[in-house]
Amino acid sequence: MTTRRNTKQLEAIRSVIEEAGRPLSIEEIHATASGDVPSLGLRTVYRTIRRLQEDGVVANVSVPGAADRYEPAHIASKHHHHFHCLVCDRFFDVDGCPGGLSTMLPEGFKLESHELTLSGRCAACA
Amino acid sequence: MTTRRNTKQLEAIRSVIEEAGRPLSIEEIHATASGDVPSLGLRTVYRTIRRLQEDGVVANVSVPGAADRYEPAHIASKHHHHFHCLVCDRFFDVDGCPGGLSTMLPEGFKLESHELTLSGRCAACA
DNA sequence: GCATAAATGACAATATATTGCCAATGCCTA
DNA sequence: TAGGCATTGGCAATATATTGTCATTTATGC
Repeated sequence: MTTRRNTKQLEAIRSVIEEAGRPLSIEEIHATASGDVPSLGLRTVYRTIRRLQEDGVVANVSVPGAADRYEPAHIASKHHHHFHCLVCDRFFDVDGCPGGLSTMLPEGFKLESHELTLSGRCAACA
Repeated sequence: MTTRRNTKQLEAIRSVIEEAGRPLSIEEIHATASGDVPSLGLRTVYRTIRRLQEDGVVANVSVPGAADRYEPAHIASKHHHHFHCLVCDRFFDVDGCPGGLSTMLPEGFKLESHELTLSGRCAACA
């Protein structure tokens, strides 16, 4: 059986995602976690993110016109949406959701999920 | 001054986008327009799409988790959203729009635009 | 502490999408 | 109709993101 070891790299990456309060890109994770572990390689970030996804700890967020972001699974499991700041290029979580979306669909279409991305300027950039 | 020539490749690509009734990927455009112009090269599709965008004839659509799609500019200028069929991987236009989105934003955030992608099964795949 | 195997990180390699290049083609004007 | 030049399309080259490899490091059970 395979054992999962608790390295400082894993912990740095996990805590960066956990404490960000917003979905992060691979590069953001790498840059931020490098503060804790300066030697951190990008290769390790990719590998660790995948493991955290497999372990159900982290979930990926697909957004339009940008690379995937990653957020804690317990955040992802609570239905929410995202805001994309066009100035600083960061993504933020947004609570709430417009309902009644299935009425927008043509006859015969079956709605399974939806993704809403708001864009503009975040508070810091406005 | 540069003159714009009216080739059968340009016309095939333009009409495919115009008549599709839904946003198409580069590959879809290439595959469909090849019906009119069998020799059509992918290189020409990329070049022609860019020209059509520069000429304001075609607009691109960014969607989450998939390559950009292209639709007629006169369609894009009418606010609408998209449906992604998870079975056949096609995108469709959807009329209507949930309003009041700015109330979802935290204090200080400025909303400029939004993009909604519904996912599920299209009528043909349901 | 020690042995062992998981994890790391540097680098090369790959995958994929898009573009540069250029000889050949063919649209358009005079 | 002929010539000029925009356009085409094949292929190489590039850009970018991600993964394979592997020697080295290091966490963990005994």
